[in-house]
Amino acid sequence: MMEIELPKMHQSQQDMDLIDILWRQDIDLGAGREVFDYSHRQKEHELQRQRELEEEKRQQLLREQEKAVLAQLQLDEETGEFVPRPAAGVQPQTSTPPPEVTQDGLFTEEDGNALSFDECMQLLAETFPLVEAIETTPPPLDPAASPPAGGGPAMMAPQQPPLPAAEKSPQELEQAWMELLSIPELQQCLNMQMADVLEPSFGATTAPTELQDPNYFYMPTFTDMVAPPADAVGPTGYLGTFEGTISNSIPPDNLNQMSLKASEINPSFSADGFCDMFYPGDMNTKVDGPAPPASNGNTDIPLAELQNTPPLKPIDIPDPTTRRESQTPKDGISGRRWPRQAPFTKDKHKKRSESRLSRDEQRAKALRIPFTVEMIINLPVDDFNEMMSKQQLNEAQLALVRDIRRRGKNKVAAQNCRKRKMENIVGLEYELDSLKEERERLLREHTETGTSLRQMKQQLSTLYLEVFSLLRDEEGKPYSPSEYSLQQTSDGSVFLVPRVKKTLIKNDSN
DNA sequence: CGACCGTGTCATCCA
DNA sequence: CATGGATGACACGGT
Repeated sequence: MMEIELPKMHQSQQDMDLIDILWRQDIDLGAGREVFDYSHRQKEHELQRQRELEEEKRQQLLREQEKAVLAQLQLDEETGEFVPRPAAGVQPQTSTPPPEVTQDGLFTEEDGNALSFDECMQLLAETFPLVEAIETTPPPLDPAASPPAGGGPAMMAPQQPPLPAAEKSPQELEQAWMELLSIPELQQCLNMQMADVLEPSFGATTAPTELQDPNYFYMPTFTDMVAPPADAVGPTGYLGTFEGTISNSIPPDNLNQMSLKASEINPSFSADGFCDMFYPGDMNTKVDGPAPPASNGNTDIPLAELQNTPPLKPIDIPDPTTRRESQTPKDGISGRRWPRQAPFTKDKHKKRSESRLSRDEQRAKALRIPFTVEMIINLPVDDFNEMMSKQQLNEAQLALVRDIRRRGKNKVAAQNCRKRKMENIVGLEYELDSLKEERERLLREHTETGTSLRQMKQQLSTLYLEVFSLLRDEEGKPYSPSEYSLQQTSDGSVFLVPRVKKTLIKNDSN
């Protein structure tokens, strides 16, 4: 929607300032932040101040929202707000307008020497010809790098720059969205809330044509905070519009430019203003209400984690790095039965495993479940029930909690099952080897025994002939081996038996 | 690009 | 009846 065909210009300091601003506005610009680094720090400071102002604004908005939500049932509340990611509900209003405000304000400040937006875009286009290639490149702007931005709850991702999120792998984001939206209750709530909770505040701002569409509402928040348009997956009925409007018609790079059209902006809005918009995390913190979760202070959180952070979450979820530890049996609450030790998992899959876990965390956050997934899964049933009884959860939340517990238990069971299966296989292989060795040994014995038997037979034959040759009849003549044979009875007595007789008997029997 | 593997999840059975 | 362990089957993503 924004034109980038402008006369070429030199990158003066002012130009760079504008670029810097634009960069913030257009999270999907694709340009590396370092490119404009000369003013990076300075801007950060500015943005910080504006963020505070924006916070107030958002808090008020949040209060209104929560009022509406409470009036409806918590169920609606959940969906409508978080939409896909943290602070979704409020995001739209704040994120959309700011860019323009800031833009206007800054341009004004820069006065005639300042580049117009189009000029900046042109400059950017020239600077970053390969937008598509950059598109997938992680934003250079490091959240941790920005001084004041950091410090917020790691899980909330307040200071998380939108750019990273926007450039998150489309597949990943889409999956996350699909999962989140796969929750029937959530889908329902999304549709409902979008209409009655978010719309009011949204209407207050003059948004782009697309933004005026209720279904389009989420776009800014969604994209700014979580994913590029292509990945956007809205609630049922919303998807189509969203995808059609954004995914299909608007390149990710230009996505943010749409927000620039938001006309109604607080005149006093400063650079920090839109910065906040792109740092939905702050909003999340507020959305969390009076008792925001304690932050672990870790600003160097994986993008995935940040994206997964829900708007409201009374109880902080352990950092990924500590999550595994927390999964091992603890006596934290009752000291009673706890799951067996974590099933064995190869390191190379650890990361993935954790990310999977965070999926349920995502869901839990989406529905504002006031417990950590770990608690839900690992608490003994009594403690679990007690915990549940202390919180007023709606049907959707209860269902989700049950599912999370079930899935968590089953996941462990499956892992143990597979571990046992592997152990069984190993055991059987070991047994097989033993049996093979036994077989070889028996074969050797059999061979040896056969050899021994043949030798004994040979010796017996020799001995027989020797004994037989020593026998003499009444006339002193030796017996013929063909006519007589020696036979031994059971009592050990040896008799000389005529073979002829034997033969005759045989013949008689025949 | 298909085979293979590890993992999560679901369905089901059972204690 | 609720809960949860065990396990086959399937889906999915990574290698």
